[in-house]
Amino acid sequence: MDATNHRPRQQVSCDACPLRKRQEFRDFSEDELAFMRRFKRGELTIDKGAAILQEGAHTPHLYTVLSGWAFRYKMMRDGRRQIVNYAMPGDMIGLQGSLMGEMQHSVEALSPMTLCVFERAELFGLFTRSPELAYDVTWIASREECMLDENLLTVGRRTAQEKIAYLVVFLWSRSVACGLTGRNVVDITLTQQHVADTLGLSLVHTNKMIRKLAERKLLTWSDGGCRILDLERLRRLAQWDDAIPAKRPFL
Amino acid sequence: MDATNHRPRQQVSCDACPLRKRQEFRDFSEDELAFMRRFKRGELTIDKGAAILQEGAHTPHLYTVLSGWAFRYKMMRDGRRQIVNYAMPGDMIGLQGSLMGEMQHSVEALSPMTLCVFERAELFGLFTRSPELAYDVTWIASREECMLDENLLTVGRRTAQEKIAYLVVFLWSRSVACGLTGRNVVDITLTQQHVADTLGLSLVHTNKMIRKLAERKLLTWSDGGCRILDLERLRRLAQWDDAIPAKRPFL
DNA sequence: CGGGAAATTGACATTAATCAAACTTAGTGG
DNA sequence: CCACTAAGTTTGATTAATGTCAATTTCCCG
Repeated sequence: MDATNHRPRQQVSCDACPLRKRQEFRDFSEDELAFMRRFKRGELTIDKGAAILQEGAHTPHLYTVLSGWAFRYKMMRDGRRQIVNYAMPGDMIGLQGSLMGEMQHSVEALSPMTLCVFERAELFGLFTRSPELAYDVTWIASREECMLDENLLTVGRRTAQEKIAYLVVFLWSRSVACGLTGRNVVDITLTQQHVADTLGLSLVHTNKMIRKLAERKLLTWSDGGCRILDLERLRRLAQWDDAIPAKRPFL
Repeated sequence: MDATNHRPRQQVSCDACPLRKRQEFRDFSEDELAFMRRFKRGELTIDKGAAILQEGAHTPHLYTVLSGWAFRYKMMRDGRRQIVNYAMPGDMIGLQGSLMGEMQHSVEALSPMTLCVFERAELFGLFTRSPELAYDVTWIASREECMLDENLLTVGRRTAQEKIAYLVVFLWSRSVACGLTGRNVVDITLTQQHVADTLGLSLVHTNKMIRKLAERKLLTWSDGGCRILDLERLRRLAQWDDAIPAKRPFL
């Protein structure tokens, strides 16, 4: 698709970054672009279901999602799993590990993905050479924190049905925020087990509550995913407060 | 206590910062110290129970806790409350608001506090002038994220008794990590309502489970706070995985 | 000593978890 | 094209965990 053919697995240059084009993301100055070109180590293609990072590991890398979806989770020794958040285009993966040493959570792909790869060791260099980009990294970390706060409110205080409503609106809203179509469809292939593990519910109960929301004509579950029937009522049910900024930085 | 007497409410200079002396926190270079002296706007004294920040507000300030404790929480319209984390000496308050514009959570003091005050508008200046300090800010944000992940696991997947055990060990561990005595005492005056709102439990059930842990001789609840009787068993019950770094940056 | 906040308790209601099974779907190999 | 399988979904029955309600008690604090 690009001009340069003969190289195997040719990666997109930062100049042609598919994310930058999207109106949801901010533009880069020429300097920033130049820096990113050097900072970028390569691209990684991941299969659906593959493990991207493992709790306890020390990776030398740091990623930004170029396409696809993943989920971030923690496990207890006896197998209980808690999904803490999802990663979508424009999100960073592994920042925590870069800063704190060891990964405290695992990440797994929910779809085929392509990631932009950076060198963890060079992160400090980014702070040295581009305060703007450093500020963006912090902004991104701060946004993550914001989402986690809300997830915590959901898991701790919403009822099962509200939880599901919240999650659906959350995922839809985020997919819109990174420029994906999402006209009332949450195009993520999610298992009800994923929903359960995100919301702190059992699989069976999750299924029953999804069924109830379907009866109420708020959504449909089909093809291993969720279709929104009545966004407005879902929002109200979840007491959704929109708080998503317009233009956002990335990487 | 300081040499300079006649000024009302004389604040401590960064050179004599009470946190810096503690071995738990990292040292500053002379440059960093110089920068902080200029960055610091003043000190704020807060009463127990006072609101430090309100959800939805736009404050021009950013804080670091010098002494005392606070909790960070979100509320739903119908009054349900979720405490998402606690702030202790060395923690920043309001970073999220600084980066994202509007506060997405509120903060309330659990004890008398003194805060170090910075100008939100100058945060970017910090990134420009000191990459090291900027990196520290990001590190701190990242650590917060790490705690939130674990809290999410707790609220979502631990049972009521495990939750309480977790919270007690968590608070104790954090109080140790910022250099407070905490020899088996969690010196935070917490209400059982706070515990309930942190863990996503009802007040009544929280009380009953605390009682049960007391019967099992794991802890005592007295004087509006918690005393640890058997740290090791609490850890095991909570499946606590220690993951707290030794030397940490602040502010 | 009085009053209010916090803690505690018992009875009861409800939500959600667990267990066990059946069903559906998509993919696979014959 | 048809078993056959595996993963995911759905259901009903039952149990366990947690929430709600309504007092009551304890403990501070002025």
